[in-house]
Amino acid sequence: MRSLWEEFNRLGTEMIVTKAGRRMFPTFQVKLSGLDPLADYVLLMDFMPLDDKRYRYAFHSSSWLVAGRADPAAPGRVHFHPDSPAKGAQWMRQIVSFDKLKLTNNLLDDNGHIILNSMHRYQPRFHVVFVDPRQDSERFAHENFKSFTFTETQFMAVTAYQNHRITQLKIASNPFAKGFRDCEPEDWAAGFHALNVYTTSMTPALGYEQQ
Amino acid sequence: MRSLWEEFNRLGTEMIVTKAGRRMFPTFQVKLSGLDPLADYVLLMDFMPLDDKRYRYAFHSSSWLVAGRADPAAPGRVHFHPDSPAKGAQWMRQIVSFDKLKLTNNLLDDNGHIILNSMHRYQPRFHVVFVDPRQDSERFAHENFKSFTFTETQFMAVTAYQNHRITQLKIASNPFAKGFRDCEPEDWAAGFHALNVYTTSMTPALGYEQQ
DNA sequence: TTCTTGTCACCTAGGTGTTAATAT
DNA sequence: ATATTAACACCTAGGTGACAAGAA
Repeated sequence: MRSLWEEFNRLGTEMIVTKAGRRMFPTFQVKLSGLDPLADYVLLMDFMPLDDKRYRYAFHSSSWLVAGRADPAAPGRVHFHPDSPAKGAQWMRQIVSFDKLKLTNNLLDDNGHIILNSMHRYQPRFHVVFVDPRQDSERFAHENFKSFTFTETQFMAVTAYQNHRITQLKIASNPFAKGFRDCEPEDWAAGFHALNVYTTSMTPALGYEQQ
Repeated sequence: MRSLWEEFNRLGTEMIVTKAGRRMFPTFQVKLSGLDPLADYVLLMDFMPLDDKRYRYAFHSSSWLVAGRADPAAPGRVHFHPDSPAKGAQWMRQIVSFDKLKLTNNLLDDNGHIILNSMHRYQPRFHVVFVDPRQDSERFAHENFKSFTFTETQFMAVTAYQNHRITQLKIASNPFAKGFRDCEPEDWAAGFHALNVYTTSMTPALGYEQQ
């Protein structure tokens, strides 16, 4: 999924947040190696604010502008991969997909979804926690995990898509949005690659205003 | 689900087996209590032949007849509940449903489904296995599990339904078969109860010929 | 003007018995 | 005559962005 994430990131990824909770697209997924096949691990994700700002989208210039200081941060939740805990061998067997993770803007959410502020930027983080079988495992807690950040997965939380190109790329690449496609769905790989080439030449327009 | 199982059992439950694997309906589900909330348990099911016979269905008399000795038994597989292993607290939190379990008649199945012989009778069994944390846990394996058999869940494996009343009860009670219902789906509980009363008076016709 | 919410048609994904054709 | 198989229409269940209405 890396190339798709990069494709979105070049345009400025947006993720919908809803009251009921919305999945991310692309889905965050990882391939693991180097784990102890016989040891237990817990896999989880959380989301860090990328800055202390609130944004707004200027339609006339098709760009994001700073709209002030960040709103109060919601209680920082984490999402445990539902297969946790599991053996290293199990995690390494195939790609691990966080497709059950949902984003919400409902501060009172009681479905365990990740709570984010709309119009704020976030960086997903991935954590692998070794389940230490030792008696005094707490003493080693600080060395029993590893965290990973993939900058191409950062995004703007929104309640509705702002950048039209993001909407089009979601429609083109998310199977559940197939109903909104114009052209032929057949041999979509070619279309994806074409988009790739097209957008890399558009990068100058994509920076976030930093003050 | 017990009353639904009993309803089917009074008619002579049939379960479809297919090459690709078919779920059971009703689904086998249990409510657990008395587990150690902090201990790990594995939950699983297997299927015992109820006798050494092969059956055939006589449509003219609407009854099952013995058609000879049982065919060679397939390799006895087990189905681990996909949430296994998990803490007792987790298992007791809510009803445990074996809705991922599938039955197949394909002797070469490599999807991990339960392999059964069509036209043979089976008794599902449910097992709770305590995951013993002790070093020499093998020595206690014989006392670290408990098995449960619910006779109302026994059934005949079939590739197509034989008893018309079974077909009708499946259609009436399985949400996925709603497309085949004739009457009003509204307030279905009343219909279910009516069927209940109706069929209990029919029991004389339902015995399996024992030789 | 900008942002949020709820409803909707349109999808994916997969669980039903039916049916017709075939096998035994 | 009885048993099996594959294709099928019709469901459940739930993930999409569009859209209109409402809120800030």
